[in-house]
This record gives sequence, C-alpha cells and structure tokens, in this order.
Amino acid sequence: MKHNFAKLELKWQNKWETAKIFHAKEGRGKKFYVLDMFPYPSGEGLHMGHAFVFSLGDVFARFKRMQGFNVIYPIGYDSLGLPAENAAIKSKVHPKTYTEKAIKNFMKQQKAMGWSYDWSRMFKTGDPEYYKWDQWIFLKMLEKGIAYKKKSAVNWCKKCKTVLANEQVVNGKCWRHEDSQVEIKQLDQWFLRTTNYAEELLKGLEKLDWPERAKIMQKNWIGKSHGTEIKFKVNNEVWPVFTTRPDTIHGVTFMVISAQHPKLFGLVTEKQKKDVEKFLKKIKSVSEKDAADLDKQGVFTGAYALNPVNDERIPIWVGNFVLADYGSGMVMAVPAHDQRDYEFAKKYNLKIKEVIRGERLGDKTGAFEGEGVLVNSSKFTGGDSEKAKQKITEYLSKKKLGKKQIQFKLKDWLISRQRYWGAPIPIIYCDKCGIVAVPEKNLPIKLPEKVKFGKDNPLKTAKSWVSVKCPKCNAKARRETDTMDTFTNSSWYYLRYCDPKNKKKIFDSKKTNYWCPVDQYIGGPEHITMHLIYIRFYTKFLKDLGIINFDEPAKKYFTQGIVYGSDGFRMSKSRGNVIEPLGTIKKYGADTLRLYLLSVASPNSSFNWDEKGIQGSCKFVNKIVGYFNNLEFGKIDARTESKLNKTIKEVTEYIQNFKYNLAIISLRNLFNSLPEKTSKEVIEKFLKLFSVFCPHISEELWHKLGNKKFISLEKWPKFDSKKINKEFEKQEELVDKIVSDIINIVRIVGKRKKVYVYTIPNEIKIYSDNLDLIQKRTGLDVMVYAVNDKLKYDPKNSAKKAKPNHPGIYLE
RNA sequence: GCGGAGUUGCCGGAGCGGUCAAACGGGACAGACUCAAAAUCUGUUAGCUUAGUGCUUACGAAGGUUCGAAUCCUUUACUCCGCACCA
Repeated sequence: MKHNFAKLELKWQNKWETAKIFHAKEGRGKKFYVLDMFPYPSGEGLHMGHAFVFSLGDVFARFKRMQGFNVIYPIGYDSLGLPAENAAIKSKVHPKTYTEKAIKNFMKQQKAMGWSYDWSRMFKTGDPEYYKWDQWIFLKMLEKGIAYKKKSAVNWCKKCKTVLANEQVVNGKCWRHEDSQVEIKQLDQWFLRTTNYAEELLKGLEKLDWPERAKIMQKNWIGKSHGTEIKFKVNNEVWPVFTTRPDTIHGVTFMVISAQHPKLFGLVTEKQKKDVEKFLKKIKSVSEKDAADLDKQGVFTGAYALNPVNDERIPIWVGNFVLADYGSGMVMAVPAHDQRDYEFAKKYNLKIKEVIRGERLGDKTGAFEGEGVLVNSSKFTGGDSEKAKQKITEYLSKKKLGKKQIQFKLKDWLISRQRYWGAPIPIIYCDKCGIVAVPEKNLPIKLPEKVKFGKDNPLKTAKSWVSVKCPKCNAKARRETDTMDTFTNSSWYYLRYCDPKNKKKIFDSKKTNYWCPVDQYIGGPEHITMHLIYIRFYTKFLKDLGIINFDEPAKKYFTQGIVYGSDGFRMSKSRGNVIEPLGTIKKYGADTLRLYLLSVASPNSSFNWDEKGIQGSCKFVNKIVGYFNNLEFGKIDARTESKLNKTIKEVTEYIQNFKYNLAIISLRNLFNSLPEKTSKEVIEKFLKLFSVFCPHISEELWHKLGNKKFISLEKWPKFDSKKINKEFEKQEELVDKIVSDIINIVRIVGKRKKVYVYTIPNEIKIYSDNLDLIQKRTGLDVMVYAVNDKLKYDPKNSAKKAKPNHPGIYLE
C-alpha cells in the first residue's frame, strides 16, 4: 500500500518545471509577493532549519496562488561574503568555485522539497551582472552624499581580518567569532549615511504589519532620544556635548571624553600626556581579556572646559566608558544625579554637587536620578526639574550656547571590508584628483580571478587589477581594494527579482512597482537589527532616488521559529547535530517531511528536531493514499457537508495567520470523519486544502480522480457558513460519550456481548443514525430503543435511567 | 541593568475567563485482525471511586480579581533570546 514517493515526487517536480506553472508574469490580476530570505550557500547544504522556513513560505505562496493572486515567489543566493571566502581558503579552492558548487547542491535539495519557486528569476549575488548594481547603487549614494569616507574609530575583527559594522558587533565580540574581541582601530573607511534616515526608519515602523517584537527591537536599535546640545568651551574652541538632563547643568563637576576620540590628544596637556598614554595602553590590554567586566576608569587630561551657564572651570577626564561616536564623544558629568558619574567621582575623588532635591525612592545612596526641585542653580533655583529642562534649554538657545537636539543610537553603516569575496567598491584613487568615482559605463568592476589569499586584503595582491588610469586625468591611479559588506547585496535583492535579467538598468521600475513591496516576508529573528534595518534603509534611499514608488520593502513580516538539533542546541557542524533534509526525504518523502515540520509546533515557535514524531505525518499521508486506493463515490451527507465547510473556513483562516499546525489538525479531523462513500466534490475540496502542505501526492491523487490540470493551479475552495451546522458537532460529542460510557461499564463489569441503549424519544435518531459507528468503536452488538418503546428488551429496567443527552444502558 | 518570549499531562506541543483532566501528534498499555509479526482499526493513558457516577489533586511557585482562572492582575523562581556603560 505504501506509495513510491521518491519516483512520484520527482515526476511532479519535473512536470511543474516543464509546464513552468510557477513562473510569474506581470499583470495577471492582483499581485502577491511572497519572499523567503534567500540563503547563504554554505558547503554543508540545506539543513532542517532551511527546510522548515522555506516550507512556510511555500505553503503561503501556494495558498495565495490558489486564492487567485498573481503570485511571485522567487529564490536566489546570497553568495558573496566572508564565510564563503574562509571556507574556500580552507578547502583550497576559489570562492567562486566553492559557492557555485554549494549552490548546485542547494538547488538539488530545494527542488526535492517541492518548493514552488519561479526558478527563472534565480540569481546569485556573486555574479558580476548582479553586483554591478551594488556598485551602481554605491555610486548613486556617493552622488547624493549618502556614501562617504571618513577616518574614525572602527571595529576590527582579527579573525575576519576586516572591519565590522556596528550591527555586527555582539557583546563586544565579532558576530561570527564569539571568541574574538573586537578591537578599535582608527581607519579611513567607507560609510553609508543610514543616520540620515533614522527618523524615517523609526516612523516607518508604525505602519508596518510586523511582529511587535521586531518593531520594538528596531526601535531600540535606532534609539531616539530627546535632549539638549550644550556648548562648552575648551581652549577657546567650542565643544558641543549632548545631554538628556540639561536641568542638571549646574551640577557638572567634570567632563569625560572618550578614549577613542580622534581629537583627544588636542586636549591633553604636556604634563598629562604620559598618564593618558599609559591609560590608553592599559585599557587596551584589559579589553583583550574581557571588556564586559571592565569598570569605569579614567585619567585627567589636564584640560578644562568652561560651563556656559556659570563659567566654572571644569576638569576634563578621559574615560573608557564614553562612546566616541555617540553624541560628540564627550559627556558632561553630574555625579550627584547620574549613577555612572557618581561612581567615577567617588573613585577619583571628584567633586559632587547637588542641584536637584527630591524624594528618594528605594536606594538611599548613590546618585539621585529622579525629579525634584532645583537647588544651587543660580536663577533657576527653586524650579521644577522637569520644567527646568525646557527653561534651561531655552535660555541656552537664546544665548546661542546650546539647542534642543535629537540623538540617535543608530550609527552610519560601515561597509568597507578588507576582504576579497564581495563587490569591489567602485572607487579610484588618483594622486592629483583624489577620490574619483568609477564612471557608470565602466561597471561592473569585476573581481580579479587571480589573487593571493593570506594575511592582507587579497585584492591588494592583484597588482594589475589595482593599477588603473584615473578616469578624470588619465594619470596613473589605483583602485579601492576594499569590498562592500555582504549585507549590501541583500539590501535590495527583492527588487532585482522583479526584473532579474535586465542588462541596461538595475531593473525596470514599472515591473518593480508592480510586484513590490513584498506582501509577505518570512525570515528568522536574527535578522531584525541587521538585514531588516539595511533593507529598509536601501528601500528608502532608492525611493528618494526616484526609481521605486514605495518606501518600505515588506508590508508584512513573519518571524519563524528555529529548528534546533535533537540535543536542543542550534544545529552546527561542530556539534554534529545537523540533520540534512535529503536523508529524511529519502526515507519518508518530501510531502511527509513538509507535513511534519509544519505540524509539530506553531510556525513562530522554535522546536527540537525529533525524528520519532514524523511517524504521525507518515501515517496520515499513507492513510490518505489508502483511502484513494479504494475510492467509491456516493452522495454527500449533511454531516460531512457541515464538517467540510467548517474545515475550509478554519484552514483558510489558520493558513492566513500562519497557524499551519492548527490547519493540519483541522484537515486531519475532516479526513478522519469522512464516511466510506462520499461525493467527489468533498474529496476534491479536501485534496485542494491538503495540497499546499503535500503538493506531490496531492497532484497524483488529483490526477487519479481524472483531472487533467494541476491541482497547484486550482481555485482554493470557498465555504458556505450556512452549511455549517453545530448540531452535528453536538451529535458527535454524544456518540463519543456513549462509546466511552459503554466501554467504561465493560471495564467495570467485565466483558459482555450485547448492549442495549435506551434514549429519550426525540434523541433516538442520533443514536440509531450512528449505530454502525458505535458498534465499531465499542466492538459490541448494540441495540437502540426509545424509552417509550413497548417492545423493547429491558430486563433491569435500565430505561428509567435515561435523561436528555444521557441514554440508559444495559449490557449482557 | 533594559527589553522581549516562555515555564502545560510520560514526551513534543495546542489552548489564553466558564463547554478543560486540557486539541493534535509521539510513546506506553489493552483489545480486534493474523498461525505470528508488521501495518491497520478500536479503546485506555492524574488518583480514588461507581454499571456509564461522584470526588480530590492538577497547567513553574505564592497571593489577588471573579459566581467561576491553565487563561486576567501582582509578586517570585527558573529558561531562552535581543540590546547593553547611549550621557
């Protein structure tokens, strides 16, 4: 009875492909864009996590397609990037060869899962035809002042041998190397001005239908705070300082400048130079060990700042806890009213001056950070601290000593990478002309094939590639050897799917505007503060550039759970707990695997892989096949009709809301209650619902029913609420109840052969209609009588026990 | 430190004010079929109790709101995740 799923699945995969039924074309009705985050093709191939996420997307795409939407469901490969380069070096092949091979392997597995991608739109970011447009966007950004180069303190990972963006630093460590402490270096690097869009990125969140958690995370990441910029004077130079507590300005007793501040040594006096240098060395060596446990440390710079409200001379210290790139890299310290400043002051014996008095809650020691009344604050004394924030800001503004300011945590995106396997930054350095953009017509700047991988940036070893003529003056010049962060490639890929083969333009705006934005984006939670910020930023930029007419990439976003190994840990090669879908497909078939992955838990929660559980899905699939093997049509009964309509309703709603697990339960319930004979219509509708989960077997059975077209292109069944009758559910419950009652009695009194059931007269139909079922389930002969039946057999007068919903029972 | 998610029966997991001793799946057990097994089908799977009843204890812990709580509120413990000296 077991079907040969391997052969069957392959057959349908091929049929889908030759008939091109999943190819998307513009203008065939209301569009719907379903997008899974494209995979990073690693040599290990697909793992169960991929199988899970992509199945989520596939079900949704199939569902929407059947609902009559013009669905685009593309796939591609994020093939550029460091891990591929490192893996390639390790296995001593060129990154290109490495990724090409990995992609082939991916495709094979993806096809085996039966995902309904439009393969004709597939691309790889590693193709020059793709990254050409990465470079093009860069040039546009350069034109608009969004891309720029600056020297600043940047994060450097020794293991990656490259700098990292702020988003790629996790707990002070590299996002790819938990054991590699990020170092701060002063380097000249390319940045994208994401901060220009900070406000828009924040505001745009409001209208997005994204999980609350994702929105909150992005909001925190963008980190808007309102405050005041106050201008302090240091050696006759103005130093703006950002604070959210201008009301405490009179309590400033020292300033702290960041240890990474580029202008630090402009402040340090001759006398203090040694101390400062020693200090810098010290914090650097400590940070190597463990920066997280580092306490606040600092040393006097010898310089003084003038407090603009009272001209007090305030010593400037240098400290390890001040960020160089937030605000101006220098803070005003008010130890009486800020816990950090307080600790610092205590440690180094600095003055503490109280300027706000209020009611202390809880802790009696340390800084008082609450609200209260101003004291020791010249003419502001006596005022309310909350109001004073505004008053003091106004006062400073009037005197041009400060102004209201909004500050963001979001930083500009550092995109330079000192590595090979990325899109080269299209820039040329000329001794005469300086930084020169590569003319558009010269794009793409292809990666040179021959490079040496080793200590330094590999591109530097491609001597003939590096040396070029200056596009402006034709003098000898050299190319930028940094490449672009891999996240740039994935920041606009969804747009390219709309017109992937375009050689003249990045894409035809008409096409892109038709398909986009993405209607349903699906991806993991780990992308929320990286990829999803970047892709939104790019979208906003491209909108401003005028080539698209929308400013958010994805209206809806669904965060899926993570599939962990059976040991409860993230699947990883080093742990040895990786499960490849291909092995499971071979054993059970793709349909079964899909069904299982989608029914274990709700799609947004994580779960551990457990092969035992797949049995249930396997049985169900086989049961369906078995049912079709001895299929005879009959008439639809009202009960089945009610159940069918109810199921259609539920399944539709559940899928729409990504509750696939519940949709599958609903389908099981329907199937299990199907009578031996029912109408073809019922069977067909059931199969359609089922087909989004198990498309191969559904196509096969659909065909077997005599249909010539693909079930994948059929119309999604509609339900009729009027046909849903709760009475039937109630009857079912009564049947369940009588069955368990009978069995319960048997258990108590021992085995008997005959059962006599006495119902109140108007209920007899429920039981006599279901007599077969009751007999089958109890395994006993059952007779049903109405209590008023004079001819009934009732030796113990059990009929008198009958109540509504509760018939009397006699066994013998 | 801040923010988010979670803690459910042997297990995986639904449920998110009454219809809950709690969907669905797995496992275990029993019965049917079979010479037998697998598969399949049926039932049981908190405890006590009873010719189908009733009771008690149960949804991390402790309190509270309510006629009524796994579901709402408060406190607390633990787990996972994200951010983290943001001035």
